[in-house]
Amino acid sequence: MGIYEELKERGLLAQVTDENEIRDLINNGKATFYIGFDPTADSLHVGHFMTLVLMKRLQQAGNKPIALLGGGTGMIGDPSGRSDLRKVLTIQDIDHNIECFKKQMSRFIDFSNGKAMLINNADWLRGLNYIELLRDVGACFSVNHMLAAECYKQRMERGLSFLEFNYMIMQAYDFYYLHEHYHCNMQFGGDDQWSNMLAGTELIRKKTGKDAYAMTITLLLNSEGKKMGKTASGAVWLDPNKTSPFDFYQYWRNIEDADVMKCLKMLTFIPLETIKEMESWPNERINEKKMILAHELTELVHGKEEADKAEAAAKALFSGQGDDSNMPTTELENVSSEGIALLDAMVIAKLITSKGEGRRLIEQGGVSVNNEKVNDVYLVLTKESLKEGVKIKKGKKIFHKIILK
RNA sequence: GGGAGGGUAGCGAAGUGGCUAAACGCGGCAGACUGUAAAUCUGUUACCUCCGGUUUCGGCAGUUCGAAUCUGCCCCCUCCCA
Repeated sequence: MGIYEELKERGLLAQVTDENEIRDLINNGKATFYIGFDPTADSLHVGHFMTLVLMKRLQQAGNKPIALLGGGTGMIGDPSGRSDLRKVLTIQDIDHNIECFKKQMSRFIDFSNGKAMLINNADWLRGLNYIELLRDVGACFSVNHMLAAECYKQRMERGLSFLEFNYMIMQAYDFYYLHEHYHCNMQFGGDDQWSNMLAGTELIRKKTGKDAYAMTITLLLNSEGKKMGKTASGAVWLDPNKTSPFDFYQYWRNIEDADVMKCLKMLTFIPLETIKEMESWPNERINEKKMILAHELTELVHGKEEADKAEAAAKALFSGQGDDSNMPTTELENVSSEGIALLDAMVIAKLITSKGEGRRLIEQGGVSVNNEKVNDVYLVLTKESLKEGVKIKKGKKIFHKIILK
C-alpha cells in the first residue's frame, strides 16, 4: 500500500486536483510539497498538528516538505470561511510568532541535510512592488471568478475588505514563487484552503504552462460538526507553557466516544492493521482506546516521558492508583503565617476567574480539598498544609496542587 | 456624496424613562445519573469584603430626582442609490 492509499484509508484526504498524478508523485517520493502556516498566534495548536502529522507521513514516504511560514500573508489575514474581520497583527507580533512556530515544528519534521525546508514568505511578499505585481499577476485573476469562490460567500453578505480579498492572490503567488524557485509541485492544506490553492495551480498554469497539484486534508471535526481542538478557554496549544502536557493528555482522554476511532486514524501513527483490530473491540474497551489515543498524541507532541507522566497523573487522580506527583501544580511564595484563603489560592492557580465564581462552585459542592468536599466559602489553607502541598479538585475532572515554594 | 437600518453580557436576541445587573435561546460552569463518554434532569452564569456596595447596554457630553431607554456630537457596521 502506498502512502496515498494510506492517507485515503485514514480518512485524511478531502479533495485532490488530479488523483492519478498525485498518487504517482507521492507514492514514489517525487513530490516537493508545501503547507502554509499563518502566524496568527505564538504557538501552534491542534489544528496545525494534523497538518504537521501529514507532513511527517509524506516525508517518511520520501517526499520533500516545505513548511511555509506566512510572515507576508499573515499581514493580510485569510478571510476564508470566517464571518468576521481578523485582527490585524503588527509586524513585531508576526515575526515573534514565526520564531515560536519554528521551534515547535522541528519536533515533527526533520529539517536536517536539506530533507525539508522552512521558508518565510515575507522574504518575497513584503518587498513586492504594487504596480509590478498588478501587471504581472493581477492580470491573471478574474474578479468575477474570485467572487464566486465559496470561501468568500459568508463574507459577501457581511462585508469583505479589499485587504482580505487579496489574500487569495498572495497565496497563489506563493505557490507560483515556490514552484519557480524551489521546484515545488504540490500544495497541501486544510479543506477550507481549497479555493486559495486552486488559484495557485491556475496561476502557475497561466504563467508557465505547467501543471501543479493541490490536495486538501479533511478538517478535524467532532461528531457535532465543530472543529476539534477548541475548548471554552481557547485552543488546545502545542506549547507546554500554554497547554500543559497533562491538560493536553486530558483533552484527548475526554473526547466523545463517537470521535475516538476517527482521531486514532487521522492523528496517530498506529499502523492501520492495529487500528482495524481496535475497531472490533467491544464497547467496554472504549476507555482503553481513549487512553491509547491520548498517550500516543501526547508522546508525539511532548515526548514519551511527558506522556508517561501525564498518564500516571491521570491514573492517580481518577482511579486512585499510581503516582500523583505529576498533576498540574502552582507554587506560592510569600504566604502569611495565617495561610491563604482557598478562594485566593484558586484565583492564583487560575482555577477560577473571580471569587464570585469560586463561591458559587463551593456552594454547589464543586470543590474538594485533599479529597474532602468544601462547604465553607471562607476556608483558609494553613501554611503548614501548603508546605506539604494541597490537592484541589474542581468539578469532577480538574485537579490542581498548590504548594509553598 | 445621498438615503435607510443598526451597535445590549462569550454569541444570538428582547427591552425603548424608575418594578432591569438587564427576558429568552445557545454556549460555559457545577450537581444528579454514568464510563474521566453521550443523552437527560437540576442549579448557576458582571465585579467586590455578596448584610450591602461598585462598575455595565459603541464613545463622549447633556436633559432628568432617576437613562440601556430622551437630546447633541463622534466612532464603527450593514443595506439601497451615485
